[in-house]
Amino acid sequence: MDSSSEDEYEKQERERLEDLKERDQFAERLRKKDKEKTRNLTMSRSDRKAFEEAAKRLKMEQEDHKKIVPKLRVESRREYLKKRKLDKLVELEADIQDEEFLFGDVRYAVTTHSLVKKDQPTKPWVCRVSNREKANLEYKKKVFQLAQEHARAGELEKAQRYHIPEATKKGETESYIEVDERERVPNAEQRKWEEERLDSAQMKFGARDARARHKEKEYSLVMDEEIEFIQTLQMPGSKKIKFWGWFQVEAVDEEVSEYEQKKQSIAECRRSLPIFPFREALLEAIEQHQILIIEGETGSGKTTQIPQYLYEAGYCRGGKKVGCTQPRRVAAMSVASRVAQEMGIKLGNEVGYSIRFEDCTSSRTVIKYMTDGMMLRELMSEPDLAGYSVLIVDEAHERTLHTDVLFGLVKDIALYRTDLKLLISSATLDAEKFSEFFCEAPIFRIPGRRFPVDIYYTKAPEANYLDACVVTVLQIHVTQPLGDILVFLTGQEEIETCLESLQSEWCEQERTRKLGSKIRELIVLPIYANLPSDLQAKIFEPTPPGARKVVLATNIAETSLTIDGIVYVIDPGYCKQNSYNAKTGVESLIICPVSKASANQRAGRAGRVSPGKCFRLYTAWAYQHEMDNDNVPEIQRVNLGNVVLLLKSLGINDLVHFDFLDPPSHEALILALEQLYALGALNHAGELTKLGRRMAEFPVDPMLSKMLLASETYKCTEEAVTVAAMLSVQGSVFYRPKDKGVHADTARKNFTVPGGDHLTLLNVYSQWVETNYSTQWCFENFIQHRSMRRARDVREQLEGLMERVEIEMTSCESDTVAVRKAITAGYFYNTARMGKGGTYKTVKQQQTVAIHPSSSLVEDPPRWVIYHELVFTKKEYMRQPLSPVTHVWGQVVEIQNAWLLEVAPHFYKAKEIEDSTSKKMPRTLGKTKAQLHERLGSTA
DNA sequence: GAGCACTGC
Repeated sequence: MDSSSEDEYEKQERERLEDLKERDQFAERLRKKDKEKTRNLTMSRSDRKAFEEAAKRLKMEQEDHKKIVPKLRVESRREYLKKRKLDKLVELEADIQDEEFLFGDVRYAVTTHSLVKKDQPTKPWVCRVSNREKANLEYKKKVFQLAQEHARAGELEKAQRYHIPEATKKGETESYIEVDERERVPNAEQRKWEEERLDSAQMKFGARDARARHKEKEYSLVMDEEIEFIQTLQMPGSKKIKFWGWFQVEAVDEEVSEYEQKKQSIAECRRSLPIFPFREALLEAIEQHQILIIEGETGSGKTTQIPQYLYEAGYCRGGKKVGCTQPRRVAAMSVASRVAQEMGIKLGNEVGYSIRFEDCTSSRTVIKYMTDGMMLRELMSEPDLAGYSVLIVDEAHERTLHTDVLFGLVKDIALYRTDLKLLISSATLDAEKFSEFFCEAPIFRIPGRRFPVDIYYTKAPEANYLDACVVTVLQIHVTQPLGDILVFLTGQEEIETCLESLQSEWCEQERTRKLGSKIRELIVLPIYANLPSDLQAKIFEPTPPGARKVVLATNIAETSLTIDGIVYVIDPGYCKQNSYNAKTGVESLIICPVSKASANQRAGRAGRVSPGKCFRLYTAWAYQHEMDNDNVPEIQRVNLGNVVLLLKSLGINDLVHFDFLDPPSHEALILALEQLYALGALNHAGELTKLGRRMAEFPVDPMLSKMLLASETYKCTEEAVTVAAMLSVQGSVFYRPKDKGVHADTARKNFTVPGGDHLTLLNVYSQWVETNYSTQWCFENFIQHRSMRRARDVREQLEGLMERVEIEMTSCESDTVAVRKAITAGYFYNTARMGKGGTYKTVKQQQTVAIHPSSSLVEDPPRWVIYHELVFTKKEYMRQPLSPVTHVWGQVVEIQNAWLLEVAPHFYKAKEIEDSTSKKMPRTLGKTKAQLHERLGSTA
């Protein structure tokens, strides 16, 4: 060791200490800021606004509660009745038309969300309509006629009577406007939605069952292809069944509960839950043990009841909170609203919820539902959970990234906070594993409430599961009693293909009259996360009487949403899964067989309203011997940059020995640490730097937060925040349905600007702002309004956080160089250079990559690019992870190699990025610097 | 010139 390296070390050490000092001062300032606004640590500008509005609302409400509320109720009830009447009339009319159309005339209809096939070649066939059905139709017609007459009479009456013009009583109209304002309270939409759902649930039983029973006999089964299924086992239910056969059970069950519900008070409702008999025993167990594992099936009432029991038992004394984490936002919201309702208080007071962009809690809140990610953020400001007496980690079996991190942290906290109770709630047999992890904590079992599901397997493996799905759907349709079908597919493309072939197959069957005499309607509906919301809503519409709904869904239907009326589930046994290769930094989205846990979760979807059937398109042998027991926990499948930064900011330095339930791979941890070090978030001792601490404040990937912080230098924070917000919804900005692919593509091309995809996204956002956030504009340009709204939310939050970390918002106007330099400062790790022959290689890993054809840079590829991420997409390469081509998916931006030295001199050596081959480059493949400057008007 | 499952902060 010579003296110069000694100096170097000392310099580094000195810098480290200075940095630490600065970091602590910054942390102190943050703490002070937080104290000033005691409410919430990460309260962004929008949050604060929302809070102020909420406070105003609360105050106003107390003042004129008595005055407005009754009026409000009457008004909303009136509106609702009006709407319902209209709906019912329309429904009735459609019903009559349908029946006349289907059975009076001799045609059929296959409907999808967008298509009604009426013009298919049809042949007349004789059909017998029973007297009962005839009478029924006549009755409906009469009701409709009467209703119409009534409406006409009403209009006449209105015209003749005197009415106070709405605008004359000014005070009143104003208060009605306030009514609208009130509708915007966080849970209003949720409540309305729940009411609607409840209504639809209660309305759907009627003559349909009787009719269905009658009709059953008239079907005959003639099919070319048929899949042979064998039933090997039944997933036992835990609900008593009075009659066998689904419609009978459903009818009886509903009748009773509908009748009872009217009679029952909420308290009685609560008492009827399976968890109720265990109340005392559970409280006793909690009293005796610090950590308890609760194994409860769905429908046991654990999520809503346990916090209430704890509250009643006095765990909230002295303002201490009972916290309950959920993996999903909707769950946190709806459960909190349900509990508030049960306790007869207003949501946001004693019971509240806290999710990103929406904090519906107050200083009075003692039962707090929140998303697991929110809990983690909260831990950053309150590392000992001082405000909580109990923490419930719900749905632990789902093993989300956030719950997994929580496990380790919470286990540690419990060691020194002996007064903190910890409940880990899980649905499956994982309980033993949790128990083992949490120091042999006792397991408390609560039975659930579910109907039995018959499980069928195929006799032989299916070569093409998509075809098999279509055949099975039709098979169910002609042989099984009414009840909706849920099909699990892997993605948008499969769903669209299946939709098409289901329609054409149906038409074909119909044409050759193989389906028997009388055909029921088959409504095919797709559902996946990227589907525009209005089309998504279709699956919740109640199935018309006598028809059958087929829902083609991705994994979204496995946990995230529940569709009423599903009796049959078709499970091909595959799903798309993301996995991250820490050695190469490449993400891949691959179609894999599901785990047994997943398969059972899917089957369970058939047994929610009545006994159901699940058709698995694989053999029983495959289930037994080829499928994994559980899904690979998310923490072992993702880039850990974010998690590592979070843990570091919580003061956990030794990550390799952190107590994970299932530890991530060593490589993944090391890569994350390396990347954070390269970004300057960690110093050479592995401690968080001031920069790192600021980065941790942002709920985004480290590279992205680095980009945001670096944008200060280039005076383009406004633009950087927009780009970051758009990147956070990347992939769902542009909507591309298969049937309108060409239009969608041209619409997308119109947004292209030179320089790269990040700038295109920026352009999309600016244009949207110019249209005043128009929904119509989005629709016309094949842009998902939902994603844009989300980007706007994210943008507002990020803007607030920029202020929090003391960065001023500045705009560079149209200086794209500044924006691209900021991007480079965050993403310099992701640089690729075009080599000989026009193929790209990543600079650090020397991995061959290709720009994805959907990128704007694919037609005119520049020498140097920065990519947002590497994703494996080509299906052919699926089974060969070492295949030479990896597609660079999504956002790519053009840069100059010189910027790399400017932005990351510690990371790149001049020699590493010199353009030695530029002269040999064919002109068509790589542009010279001069060309580049000319085109971009760059000053560099 | 080919195509992102699902969450969450």
